[in-house]
Amino acid sequence: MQNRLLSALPPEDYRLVAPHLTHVDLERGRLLYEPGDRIDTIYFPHDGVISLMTLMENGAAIESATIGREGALGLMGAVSPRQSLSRAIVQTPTRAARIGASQLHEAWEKSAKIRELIDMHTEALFGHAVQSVACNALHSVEARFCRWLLTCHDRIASDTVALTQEFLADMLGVQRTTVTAVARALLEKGYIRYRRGVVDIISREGLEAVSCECYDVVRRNYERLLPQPKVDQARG
Amino acid sequence: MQNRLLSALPPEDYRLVAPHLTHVDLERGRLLYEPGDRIDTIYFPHDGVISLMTLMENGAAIESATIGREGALGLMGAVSPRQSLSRAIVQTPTRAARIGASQLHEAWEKSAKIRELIDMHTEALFGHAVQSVACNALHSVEARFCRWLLTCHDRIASDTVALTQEFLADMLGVQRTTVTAVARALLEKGYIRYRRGVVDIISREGLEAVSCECYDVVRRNYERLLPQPKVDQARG
DNA sequence: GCACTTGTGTCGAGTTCTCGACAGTCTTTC
DNA sequence: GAAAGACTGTCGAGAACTCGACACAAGTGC
Repeated sequence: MQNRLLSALPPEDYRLVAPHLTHVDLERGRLLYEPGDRIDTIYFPHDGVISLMTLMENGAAIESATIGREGALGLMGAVSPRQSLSRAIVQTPTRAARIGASQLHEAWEKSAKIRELIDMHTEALFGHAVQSVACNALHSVEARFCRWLLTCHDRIASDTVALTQEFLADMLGVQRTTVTAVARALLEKGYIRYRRGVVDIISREGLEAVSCECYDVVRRNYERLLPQPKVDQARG
Repeated sequence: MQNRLLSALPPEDYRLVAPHLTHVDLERGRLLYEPGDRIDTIYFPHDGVISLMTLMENGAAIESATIGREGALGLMGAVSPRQSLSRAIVQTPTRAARIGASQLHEAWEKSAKIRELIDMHTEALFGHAVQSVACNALHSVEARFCRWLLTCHDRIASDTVALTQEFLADMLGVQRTTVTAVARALLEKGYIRYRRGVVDIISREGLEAVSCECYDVVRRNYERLLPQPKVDQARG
């Protein structure tokens, strides 16, 4: 399993970045950026989920987009020096390749393909955000809960997601008690199981039925804009 | 009053686009893009407000970002051919300069300054979207109503905004009856007046007090990222 | 002037979610 | 093994908003 942006690079473009890529294992809960931080490192996840969270003055934080193996964190920092707008936090244990912003910037200057990928990624991430704007205004917590689980499920290699209800409540911007109620409803429908700090996905179909359309809209956007995994090969 | 992106261009860069700019007056309600439309024209508003709206399958539509004289509509289409993700609709009567995407693309290839401005604009628009994600999840309709009015007020030359409560309900993604109730509350506080299809802003200070922080966060983002108006000159 | 369309005011029942509180359970640490 | 900390279950009052309905008012076209 490999980051899709990196594996989409033709060999000559990949050679521009390869010498500067280092592997990193990111544990759950690790903070990669806070709002205002200078973006000096770009992370290309091979698996796992990184959340972008918007922070409010009163300390409330809510997820505004997620990044998985189809994308990268901090990519816009390769175009020009930039501050993070969000908090970036590691959602599930994540293996990633990372590279310094200035080094990726040099590759960006040399490679049209890299410029194109960054451009398309920005567009897809923007699409993710605008869909979430609508989703948060219009859809029920239950639908958003399912959407969140499905998006996460796509990006990890397991049917088991390690997270607490309290944490998920933060992501969705609702009370913990509301998450408990929704989780119970989905449990009774047989779509998930859960225990302390863990959710098991039993029925993707069930979750898709309860989820709002936003899950699919965002996924199709990524598919349309970004390179899809090749079934016959993988660069390890 | 002039579009800030255009007026920030140094003369030699402006000369690249000037021959292709044509003036257009956009009436309220005019649809500029629907989701999936190819972006073939970029609009630089001199005043007025253009809304980006995310559409749902059931026909619901909600505003995900707005564009005024500090930005442009369709700018990403100058980088590479692109589909609109949103509906773009003219909110208030708008004077704008427009240019074909392919023509702006040519200027984009030649001018580093133009590339930089488009890049910064994309970042600011992304910041607008992620803030709105949080705002829609966490803040009351009353706060969002005020935020919307303030943002609009910044971009027009008048204290009078022409819009119906029904339309604003769509923008905010709530029931019309809720907008009526909120409008009444603000009227009683003396912050606005209104009649059929018109809202008058009486007290910006009042609206700012009721509005959420999101108004200011987004505004400061634009100020940080994009060129600010010069007080001593204007290019007509 | 009249019919028609569109926008606003109001009402009330119902749903969703908040917010605070507290008990119970699981895990970690010493 | 005991204590402490973290996570979950549940309850209940209350606020915010939905949703449908209907009356009224203000413009619009003929």
